Amino acid sequence: MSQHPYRTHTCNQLRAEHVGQRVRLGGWLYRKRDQKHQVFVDLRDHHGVTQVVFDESTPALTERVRDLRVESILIIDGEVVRREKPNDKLATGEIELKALALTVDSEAAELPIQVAIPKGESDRDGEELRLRWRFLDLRRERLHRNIVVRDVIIRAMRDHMHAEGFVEFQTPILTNSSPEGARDYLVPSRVHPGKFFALPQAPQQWKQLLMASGFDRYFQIAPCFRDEDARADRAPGEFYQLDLELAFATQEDVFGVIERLYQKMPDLVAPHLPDRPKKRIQQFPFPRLPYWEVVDRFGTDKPDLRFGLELTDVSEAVRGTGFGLFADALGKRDGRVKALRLPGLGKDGKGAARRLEKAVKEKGYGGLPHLIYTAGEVDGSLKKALTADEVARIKAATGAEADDLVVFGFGSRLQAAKVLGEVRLLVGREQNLADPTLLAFCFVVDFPFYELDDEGKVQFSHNPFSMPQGGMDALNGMDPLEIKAYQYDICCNGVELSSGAIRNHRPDVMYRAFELAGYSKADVDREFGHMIQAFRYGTPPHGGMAPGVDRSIMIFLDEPNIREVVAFPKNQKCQDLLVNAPSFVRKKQLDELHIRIVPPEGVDVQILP
RNA sequence: GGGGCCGUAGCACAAUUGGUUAGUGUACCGGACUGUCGAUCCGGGGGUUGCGGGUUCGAGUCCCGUCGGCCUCGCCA
Repeated sequence: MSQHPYRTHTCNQLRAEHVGQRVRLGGWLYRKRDQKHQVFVDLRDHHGVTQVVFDESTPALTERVRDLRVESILIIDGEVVRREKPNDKLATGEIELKALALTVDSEAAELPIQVAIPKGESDRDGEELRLRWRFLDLRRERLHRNIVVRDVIIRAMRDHMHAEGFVEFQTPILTNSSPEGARDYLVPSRVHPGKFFALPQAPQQWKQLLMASGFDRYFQIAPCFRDEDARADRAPGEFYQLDLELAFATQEDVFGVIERLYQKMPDLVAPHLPDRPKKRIQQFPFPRLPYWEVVDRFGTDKPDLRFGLELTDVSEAVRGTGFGLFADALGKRDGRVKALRLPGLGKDGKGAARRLEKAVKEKGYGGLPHLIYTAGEVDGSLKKALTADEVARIKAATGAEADDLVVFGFGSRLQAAKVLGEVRLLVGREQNLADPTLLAFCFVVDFPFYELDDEGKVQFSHNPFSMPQGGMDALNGMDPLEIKAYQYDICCNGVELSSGAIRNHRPDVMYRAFELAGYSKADVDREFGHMIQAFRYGTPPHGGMAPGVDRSIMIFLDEPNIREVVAFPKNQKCQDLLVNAPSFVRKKQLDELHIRIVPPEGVDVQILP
């Protein structure tokens, strides 16, 4: 009988139907239960676990396996036998392998972190250790499965994009500095002393050039590099986007592609997560919500739509107030006073208000004035500042009842809402208002094209290369601050998955748009000349977006940290603790690159010989 | 760069809120056990409590500094 040198089956294949067969399994020694005369071994591979029994009929093997440490690689020949007492926790639990021959292919040293998690303990050791010994961490069930589901999701993205008529591209990694806002990673050129490549922050310019090149639908699982600090949902240094761009496309065309993709995901992912309830999409098609509507209602441009607690505008209820802070706010252009009613949170006096105020102050807000409605007198920090009429009108506007806490935000339309948006999220989290099995996607549309900067000057509010709604007529005829952009986000459960835009592909409109923001034609030509140049020779209208791949996977896997869905992530300081990167380099390497190191003061820099 | 939390055995955690020889689980080493299955039972080794100062009769515990990690804000399509 010819036999594969390492295995005839995986550790998740053998069933009752194989009983009596002689097979060979290869895998890791996962767990060992030693009973002296016989030793039970759980053999694990990528696919699953099979129990192997070493008994008195093969004393030498039993002796050998007893001495092995867990995580050693074993190649075991044996006979598939039916188990008297099946183990319904294992997919292979009907059978076991009676060992007849054993090869120890790779003996494991004592482990720095354990792969088999002790009963009752978490599989999340210290991050530093997990990253240093990532290949061990990746053997553990949850992380291993996350990486597999990552593949399921990425493959679904590729399949979907091809099915929708997209062509996959690769664009340069060694490229130039492009007009996104983040810090670039620079790569020195050996051949051109003093010159540098930049790693792409996104393939933005390339995909637009491909549109100009006549390709109809572009996509790429695109690596992006930005030298910015980490967040829980943002990897430092590098991450991936599902980058896509469509020619002759409207905003709705772009939305359709993404919405149909995400619609499929819960069904694709669920079979890999049998221990959890399947995710449900709250609303399909995804709601399209104008920017100012979500800011007004939820206090953020990335709303968590899984629960209510919406904000109320009480500007009219307090107009003419003698309370200085509110009066000042209302005196400004588009100034507002907004309220958030928190049912029942006034029951225990001022405790909740103080706690919430402390939390928003930690986020850098000035404070959180509040009222507590009771059966009798109103209480709270604004009790004396507001008149009885004002208090009554606020009650009517917010629908507040006895025991309710009402907190206030004031200032510009955005400022007034933002602080309450933070409170809304805090309370939503404390009270578990969001159903964790829901996926509440939405498109946020109609972002303002311009805004006022700190000095009161008109500035682009987001991407200067998006198309203003109304085009040239709007730029020439409207108050710039009223112009909306074909600029949009997709959000889910309070996380921004992507921005996107219908691009400005018309040089005349682009010059005018920049002119309103104070840039001359010469400025534009100098900074973005090659793009404008391309657009002068016939470029179709086009637009797209670029959902974060890692973030999308987090959402479907319910992982709170991006490192749980990336095989080899960097730590918060953008170091790779497994391969020790970044690292110092040899003098010869620096010489070849014509580079000299000038260390910051007090920092010890080494140059290797 | 700012703020918060944390740092005790290979790993995960405890230690009466300043008081005896720093414990428990797991891992490791040895022993017992013929159906275990996150095995069980018995025994053993393993610690400069991140590091450096300070307060105190006495510091894992309090104070200052420093290093490291995580979270968060700034930053960031």
